[in-house]
Amino acid sequence: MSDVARQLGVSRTTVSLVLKGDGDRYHINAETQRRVLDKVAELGYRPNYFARALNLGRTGTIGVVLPEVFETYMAELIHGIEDVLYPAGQTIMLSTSRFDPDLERRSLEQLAHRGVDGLLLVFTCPFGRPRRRAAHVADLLRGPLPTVLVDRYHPAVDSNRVVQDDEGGARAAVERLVQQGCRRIGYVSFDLDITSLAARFRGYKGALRAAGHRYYPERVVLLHERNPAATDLRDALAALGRRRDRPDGFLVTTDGLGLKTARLLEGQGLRIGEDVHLARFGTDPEHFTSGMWLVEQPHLEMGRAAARLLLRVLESAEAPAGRAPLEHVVLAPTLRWSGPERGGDA
Amino acid sequence: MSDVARQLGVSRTTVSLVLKGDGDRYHINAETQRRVLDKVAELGYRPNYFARALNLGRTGTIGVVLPEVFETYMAELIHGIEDVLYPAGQTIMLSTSRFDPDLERRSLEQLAHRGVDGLLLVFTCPFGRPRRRAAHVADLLRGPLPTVLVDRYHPAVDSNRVVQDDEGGARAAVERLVQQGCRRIGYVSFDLDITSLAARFRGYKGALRAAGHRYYPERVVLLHERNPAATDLRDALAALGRRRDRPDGFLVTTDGLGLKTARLLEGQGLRIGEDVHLARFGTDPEHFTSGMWLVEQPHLEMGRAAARLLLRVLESAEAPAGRAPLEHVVLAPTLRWSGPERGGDA
DNA sequence: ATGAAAGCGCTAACAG
DNA sequence: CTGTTAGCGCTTTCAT
Repeated sequence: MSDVARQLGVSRTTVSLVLKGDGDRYHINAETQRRVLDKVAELGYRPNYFARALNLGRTGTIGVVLPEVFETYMAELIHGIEDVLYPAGQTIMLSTSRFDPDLERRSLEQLAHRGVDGLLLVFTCPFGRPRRRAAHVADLLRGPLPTVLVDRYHPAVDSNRVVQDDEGGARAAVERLVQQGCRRIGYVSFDLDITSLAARFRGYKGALRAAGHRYYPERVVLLHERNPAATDLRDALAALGRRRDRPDGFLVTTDGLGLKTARLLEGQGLRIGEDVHLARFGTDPEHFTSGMWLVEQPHLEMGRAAARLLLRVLESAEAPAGRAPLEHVVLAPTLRWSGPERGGDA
Repeated sequence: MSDVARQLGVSRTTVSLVLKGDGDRYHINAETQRRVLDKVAELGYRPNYFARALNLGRTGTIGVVLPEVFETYMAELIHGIEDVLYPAGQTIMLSTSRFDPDLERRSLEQLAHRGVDGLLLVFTCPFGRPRRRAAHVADLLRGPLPTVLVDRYHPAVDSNRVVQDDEGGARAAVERLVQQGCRRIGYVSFDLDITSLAARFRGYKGALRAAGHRYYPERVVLLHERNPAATDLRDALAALGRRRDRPDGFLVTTDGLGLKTARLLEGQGLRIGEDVHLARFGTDPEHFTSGMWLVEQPHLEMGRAAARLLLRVLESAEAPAGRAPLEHVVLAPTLRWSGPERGGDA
């Protein structure tokens, strides 16, 4: 910056002011302003990020933390976030927690340490129902860093959040299975202490009740780990398959589990879509149809909504009026048939 | 830091020195050092990232830029990178180019602006054979920022790089197809100006020749865009299918294209693994077997190797001896059968 | 063995 | 309208 000032024979203040767009407010010669801008372009000058951050206390950077990045899920979410944040002149710093709460805490600290202005977080939930639920997330939410929770929220601390209507999605899926003639609908899920899954479970039970079916806990399979080599799902489905009242339909709450369930049932000699009907949360990869009903989640829109909300929060934090009230955004999932064999937009 | 110093009645220099580990070199009282460390822990003090970066010119952060993040491919790469960089005390800043060279350039600039110490880059190649090949990548490589290219490299500028043996992988796949009895092996790929794909093509042609087969350009299908809705592949395969000498095997160079090819051939009434044999670069998702030969790429190891190489480069950049010579690491892919119907470790 | 002081590159209040 | 000045929080000579 000194270079620019020196070469133009003006003071650094002048340059700084012009660059900041305050040139007019300080009645700086239009001609001078042009010369400064030109010189800056000529020299390719950009204010030093650290010096700027050091005394502005702002970086123009948003931190995004996700459990993983390799699922289509996350990719769409990120795209949605970028769609909104880039045009707003913000940059993104991405981190993953790999489903590990400790790593997540470290990622969050790293981002805070690097001075992100705000945080977008899909947080990781441990298996089971542990006593200490995501204490670091609770701390974060109570802290000063503007944060928007995505896809799931903390049950004990209110916060800005963007989620989908998991309960409604599950209900719609079960209703559809009932329409297909299913009379004994089972449920397969991870045993995670997470609001989205809890909502799906409520939806499942609610829809059963509404359809005049009874809820049988035996038909619920909860997996206690993410290990793909585990045989717990196989064992549970085998046990269910031996019963006289074996389920003729399943609602599965996640992508991978849905495909695994289909494969195991086929292994039992059942034909998916004939002997047993399946619905799952998730989306089929390109060039592949699973023959299931899909509760497709509006991830792109979710990312956009979350980013927009965060920008609003950031803005209101600037304003002297003080903090805006917390916002809850709920998006609707779509029920879609995936498979050439039956109706729908396969 | 002033707080720590004041509460202990020492100067900020002392604290700084101790924190930097230079306490002993400056003969600072062991007792004093302990007190400083304790106080720091007690107060949860951490040096300000920006102030530090501002006069150190280092951040302890590595930039990673990938075309996309949602493929298992990238996830493994990232895991490999993290495996090495985290224990080394480095942090990662992740960015994506979304297959867009302009976005990529901007991502690289952003990272440089944020003071990353080094860069790990899987760069994006445009379709076709454009005259100006990745000029920004060339500039980057000529610049001062330590950079390791991953999975592909720039044909015009030598650089540190970690790639796989694409030619060998393609050759092995073709050899296997020949063993399976294929006599007319086709080739499906994107028409990208990229070293890895060029190597695969060489491997394909070389293996044909070695097996005493002739190379027929008609059997090569090159796609000119990434649009999943495009019908170019369908059309090309249909045309090939009508020929008397229709291919009885295909080598496909990417994951998605491989699955799409399989699906289209099935649509022609062909049975994969019987009427036509397929090999592709890529990996089947969990709980899914495609009935193809897979050239599985060592992405995890690739990430690790790239990170290790970058650390080496960083270290040698510190050393007064000057820059180390450029290194090229080549890793071997694995040929694997995916499908329960045939031998192999399905 | 420890303190004082300069400076990294920038912003912003203040005086002219 | 422009220049001077005092930090932002830290590292690093250089004295003592």
